[in-house]
Amino acid sequence: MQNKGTYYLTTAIAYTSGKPHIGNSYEIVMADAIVRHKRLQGYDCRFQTGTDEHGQKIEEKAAAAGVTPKEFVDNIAGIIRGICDSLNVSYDKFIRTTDADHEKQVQKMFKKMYAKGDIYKGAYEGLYCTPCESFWTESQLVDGKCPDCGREVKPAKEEAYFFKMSKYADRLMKYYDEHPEFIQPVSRKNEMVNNFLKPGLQDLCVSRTSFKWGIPVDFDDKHVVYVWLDALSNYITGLGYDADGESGELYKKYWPADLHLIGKDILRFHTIYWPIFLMSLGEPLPKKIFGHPWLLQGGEKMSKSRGNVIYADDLIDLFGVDGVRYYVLHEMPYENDGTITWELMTERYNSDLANVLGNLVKRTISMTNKYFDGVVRKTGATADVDADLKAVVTAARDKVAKKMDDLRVADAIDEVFAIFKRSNKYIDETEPWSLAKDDANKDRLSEVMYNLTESIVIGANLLYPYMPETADAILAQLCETGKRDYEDLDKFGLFESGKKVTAEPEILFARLVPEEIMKKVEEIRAAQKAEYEKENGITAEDANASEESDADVIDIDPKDTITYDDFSKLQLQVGEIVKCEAVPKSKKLLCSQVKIGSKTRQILSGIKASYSPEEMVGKKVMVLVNLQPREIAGLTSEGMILCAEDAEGKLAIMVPDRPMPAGAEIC
RNA sequence: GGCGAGAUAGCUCAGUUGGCUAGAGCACGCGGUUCAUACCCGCGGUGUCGAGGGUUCGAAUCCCCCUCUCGCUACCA
Repeated sequence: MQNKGTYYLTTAIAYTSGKPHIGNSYEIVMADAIVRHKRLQGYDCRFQTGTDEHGQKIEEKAAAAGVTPKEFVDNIAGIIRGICDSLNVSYDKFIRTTDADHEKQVQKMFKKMYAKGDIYKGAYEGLYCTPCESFWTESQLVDGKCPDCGREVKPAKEEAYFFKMSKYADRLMKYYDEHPEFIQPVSRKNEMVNNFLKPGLQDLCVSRTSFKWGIPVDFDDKHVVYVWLDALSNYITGLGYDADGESGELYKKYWPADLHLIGKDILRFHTIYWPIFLMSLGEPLPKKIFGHPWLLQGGEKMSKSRGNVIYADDLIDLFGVDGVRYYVLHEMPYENDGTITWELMTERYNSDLANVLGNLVKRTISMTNKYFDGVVRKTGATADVDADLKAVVTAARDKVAKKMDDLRVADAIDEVFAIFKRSNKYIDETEPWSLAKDDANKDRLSEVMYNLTESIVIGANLLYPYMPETADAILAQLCETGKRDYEDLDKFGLFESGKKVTAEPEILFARLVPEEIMKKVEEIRAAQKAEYEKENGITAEDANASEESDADVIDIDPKDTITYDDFSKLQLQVGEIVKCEAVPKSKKLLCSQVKIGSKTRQILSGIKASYSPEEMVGKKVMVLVNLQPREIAGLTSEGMILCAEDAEGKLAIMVPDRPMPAGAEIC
């Protein structure tokens, strides 16, 4: 097989803040299917995945768990790598951002960008708006004043490094125009252009001093490198890139990447910041970035405390590696989000894998054994019906390739299954059991069995990128040694005549009884819940109580302790909403007139999604009165109406438990 | 608010440059078959193609307007 060139594919690196669920693991399976397909086609492939291990969140989680950040990420990175392995993912390199060579290169890259003048120290130009508690750069100011509130700004107290994004905006725009394939799906390109490039790129803060768990800026070690600059660099550091021009062979061979496969939520970082960082380094840009949709759990909100998070390892226990691979690849459309539930998974498994594929292989081998003692022989006794079967089978390879080139993995797998579906139909058309009744039909019967066997062999070869173990298992049962050359997969009739298939075919996918699966799912849920409760020190009693009140817990990051004096600075009072209307220009804002004591003041709140103006009127609410007034959407807001927020962003206004007059102090 | 996408069978979606009785898969119902994992094959939908208007011999497909959903983004004191 000829070498068609190189192909470098990466996934996003997984953030090591916790064990990923199947929705996070989906991407790696898709990447694996793509790269295995490319390898079949004869490309010299490099496939990299890994873990993103720095940042404040991890520092905090480690502290909460009472371990060092390194101990924490070592554990999670091991779990993530284990998931990749158990999903049979054929990565060539598993990079960790805590790898010494990665860290060293990121430091060198930062220094190089700094030396070039693309990164500058913000403290010197940096300006701080005290009321807004916001840090601005000169370029962000409006008429030399805070762009938020229009007040004077003072020289910054905290220094930080900034990257001059705007310097490269035109070049990036040009790259988009010259490479229409760069961002996939294309609808995402418009979002990037309209929301970021056209309004003008803001300088990006690329260092932090508020936490320590990161790569230090080596010439100013109060700072750590911004996690995205750190994380994105993995795509080149993993190939042995060197900022001083001493890059290794792998880098020369494989960069630029052919495809960065990532989730749609992080497209901004990959299509704007990453290309600009590369331009700054003087390196070529990746060829294509695909922001895939998400695989979501249908129905209720996912939460470990409810025990309903679906993890790859649990799925594998019930459905096998290839069952899981098949499902996630097949149920994920190109542009819209897909769904996974235990019920849907079971349904797909039964109808596609057990019925269509598994049963086809079994019945074919059984008949071969029954009628010919396992020997598959081509006799040349063809009939008209054979033509269509052969046409479908030989056309499949290129149809699959076309879909894969467009990254339509779900459609590609369907094209493979078209072979198996057509084969089942062929059995019905030819009725081997009828042919077997008369010895005169022996040659014809043999030819039919040969055609079926050959069809399955080709199908199994094409199935390989998606379900490698199954492909091997099918070929082993048909005693086809080794995989067929990809170049020959559009040719019918290469199965060696006279070979013998296995005498005892195994069931590839046993049909599952939904009730039994759901029983096991209950056990998984119970175990997950128990683990959650153990981890969080919750007793069974607490858990029951919380279940009865149907209350999920929410943990938020702890803030610093304040004194009573701090608290008493807050003026909190009961306010009565006397009038409320939606702010026409805004999607989220309501403008309320709130009576507090004898005075009425205007307060804007971002609660439109949870409350209508009508239902607000008459409510007694909790108001933070002595908050600095602020202009929002052209209106002045004098205070804040206090709300509670749940994990889904739903708001609940805080109201007094019994009647209280407007103006009553809250203390 | 800005920009963009979409609204087609119970569910998930196809419908290319406007053209014959609007399709596929799943689910459901009926029939056939028995090699096989109660499997496979065949048959079955009168769907206001979101509402209204327009262009045309003819529109799910083009234009206008309306309603709703979704994505990104801004705002959310």
